[in-house]
Amino acid sequence: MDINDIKEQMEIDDYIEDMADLFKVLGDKTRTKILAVLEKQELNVSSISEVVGLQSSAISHQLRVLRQSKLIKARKVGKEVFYSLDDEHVSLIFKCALEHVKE
Amino acid sequence: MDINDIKEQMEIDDYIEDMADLFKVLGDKTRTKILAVLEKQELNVSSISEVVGLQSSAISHQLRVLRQSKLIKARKVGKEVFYSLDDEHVSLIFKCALEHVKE
DNA sequence: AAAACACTTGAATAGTTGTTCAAATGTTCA
DNA sequence: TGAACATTTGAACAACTATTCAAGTGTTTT
Repeated sequence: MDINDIKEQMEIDDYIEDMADLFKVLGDKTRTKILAVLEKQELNVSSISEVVGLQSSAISHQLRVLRQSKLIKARKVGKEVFYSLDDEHVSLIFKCALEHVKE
Repeated sequence: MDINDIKEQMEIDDYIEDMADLFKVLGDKTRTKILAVLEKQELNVSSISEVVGLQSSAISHQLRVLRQSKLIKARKVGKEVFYSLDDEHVSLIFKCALEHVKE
């Protein structure tokens, strides 16, 4: 095993709980759907609510979770709040996960 | 947006639920720990139990979940069962997740 | 055959979580 | 100001989940 692999492995140990927390956030159908549509475009709560098929209250609750995990960011315009991805890693993680589930 | 990006995006849509299921499996501290130690080496249930700090019954329950998700594989040797990673994507996903939580 | 060991399984339970409903906040427009 | 709209928030509830305990299976050893 290479010395850099070992260092990386140790880093993983330090962050295991944080990673589990991140995966917990991603491990919900509603939240995954939200991230998937936000990957395409910035959207306000009503639109997300419509696309996902849940009332805006439920969406708002989940957007809060995603925001707390720093996965999305908000931009307020008048009455509306537009959400978009706040992290390029989401796309990468999705890509890796996709490879696994496709098998 | 490039045509290949669009195709990939559509693929993600098809697999959103499967991906959420995968993340749900990864989104547990015990299971993440198990995967992290198995990334280093193949181990039997007792050893995993010792490293993770839970009784082997609990470990066995979680190993079953991981096996069902095709993330680990089992190899029986006498009384013991040795587990190891069954998917190279786990390492990749961990790497991406690590980048996010490190920020 | 029986004891010892490694692991698995099922039931029970305590804790967590996602959604809905109802009410509240804040913004725009008549 | 008041009505209409978008979003957020808190409480309540149903559904799910991780762990433990106890019992069971299967293998080795004496």
